[in-house]
Amino acid sequence: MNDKIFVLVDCNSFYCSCERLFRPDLRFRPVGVLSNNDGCFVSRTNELKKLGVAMGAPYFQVKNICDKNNVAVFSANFSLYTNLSDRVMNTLFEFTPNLEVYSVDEAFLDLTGFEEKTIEDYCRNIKATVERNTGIPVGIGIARTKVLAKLANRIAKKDESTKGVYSVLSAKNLEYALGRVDIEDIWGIGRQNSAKFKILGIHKAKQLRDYKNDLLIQKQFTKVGRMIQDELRGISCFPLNNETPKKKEIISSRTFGRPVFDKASLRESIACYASLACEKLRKQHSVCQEIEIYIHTNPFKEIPQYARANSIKLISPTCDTRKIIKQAWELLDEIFISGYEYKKAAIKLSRIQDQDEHQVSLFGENDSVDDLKLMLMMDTINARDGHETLKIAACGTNKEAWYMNQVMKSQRYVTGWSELLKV
DNA sequence: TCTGGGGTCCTAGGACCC
DNA sequence: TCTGGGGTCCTAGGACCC
Repeated sequence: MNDKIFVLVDCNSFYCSCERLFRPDLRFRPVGVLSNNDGCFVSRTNELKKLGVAMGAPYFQVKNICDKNNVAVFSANFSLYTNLSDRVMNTLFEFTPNLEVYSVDEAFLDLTGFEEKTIEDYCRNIKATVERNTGIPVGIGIARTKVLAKLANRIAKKDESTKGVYSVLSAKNLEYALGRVDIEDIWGIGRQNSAKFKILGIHKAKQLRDYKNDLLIQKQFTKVGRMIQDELRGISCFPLNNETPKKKEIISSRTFGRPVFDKASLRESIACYASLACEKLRKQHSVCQEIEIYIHTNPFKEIPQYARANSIKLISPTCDTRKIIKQAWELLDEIFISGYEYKKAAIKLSRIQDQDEHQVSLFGENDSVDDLKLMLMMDTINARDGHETLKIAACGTNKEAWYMNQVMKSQRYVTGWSELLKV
C-alpha cells in the first residue's frame, strides 16, 4: 500500500447535464443525448436509465418509450459540451495543478500529502465549487490508486447516502467497495476479459485482488491485467499524466445522413474530414507521414456489402490540407466501386511527428514556408470568424447529399453570438 | 427509414540482420 | 546432403477506454 491519494472527479450524465443547464425546465424530466446522425443514446440521466433505455440504444428502437414518458431528446452539441468541460477543468485546476484531464467529463487529481481526516471535506468543497461555478453536478472518488479511485467514484454515484463523495482510504470502506463491485465494472476490464475472469471463478473486485496466482494473471491478461490487480491491492501502477500528450493518430469520420451512391459525394465528404483532421494536426504543431481512408456500406442493412481501406506512406511528411486531400482522393480512386450504397467514410492520419523536428526529405516535396503560412492563415481566420469561413473548394458548398442529420440540436448557447440565450 | 466517433496500449509473429 | 542461435524492428489485430 503506497501513500498516494488519487481523486477522480466525474461529471454526472455529462452531456445531459450540459443540456439541462440552459433548460431548467428539464430538471426533473428524463433527458437523453444522441450520437451523431441522431443514432444512439450516448448520455442518459438517471430518470432515463430507469426507463430501461440502455447506453448505445438506437433511438428509433426506443422512440416509443421516449414519447410516452416525455423524454427530452437532444442531438449531440459538441461545441457546447467542450466549452463547459473546459470550465469544469479550469475550476478543478484552481484546487491543484496536479491534474490529469482524462476525458471530456473526468479528471484525476493527485492530492498526495493531504491529511486523511480532512480529505473528504476538501473533496466535498471541490464538488460544491464546481457545481456553483459551472452548474454541472459531479461525483468524486478518493483512493490510493487510479483503479480504486474509479471504483470509489462508482459507489459515490450509486449510493445516495454518500452524497456524491466516497473515499476508500479506510480499510472498512475499501473492503465494502471491493466486495460490491463486479469484475466487469473495474476500469480496464472489459467484456472479453471479464468472461475469462469468471471462468477462473473471479466475479468481484475483491476476488481479483486476493487471487494468489499472479503469474497466471500475467499470462492470461497481460501486463495490464497484472497492473490492475496491483492497483486493487493499493499499489499504484498508473501514474498521473500531467501534460496532455500529442496525438499519435488523428481520425475523422462520419456516418452519412443519406445513402450515398456517387463518387463525387464521397470525394466531397473525404475532403471535409481531411480538412478537420489536418486542422487538428496543425493545432498540435505536427505533420503526418501516412494517410488511410476507409469507405463502407451499412452493415445493419441487408444489401450487398462493401468495405475497403487504402493507405499510403508519404515520402515527405505534411500538414497541408491540399496535399492530403489530393492523396486521399487518389486512394479513393483505387477502391471505389460504383453500384454500392455507401454509409460512411473516414480518414486517418498517422506516423505523426513534430512539425519542426521531422527529417526533411531529399526527394519528396516538403511543405514550404508559404504553404505553412497559408494553412496558418486559414486556421486563424476560421478560429476567429467561425468554422469553414475559409475552406478548400474540394469540400463543396452544399453538403446536402451526405451531411448528417441533427434534427434535435440545442442552441450554441456559449459558442455562437447569434445563438445566445434570450432572457 | 432510422444503429457514433475517436483514441491508446499490448502482444505475437514475421522479416530481417549477423 | 547437411542447416544455429540470438537479437531488433515493425505490423496487424485484439482489447480496452470515454
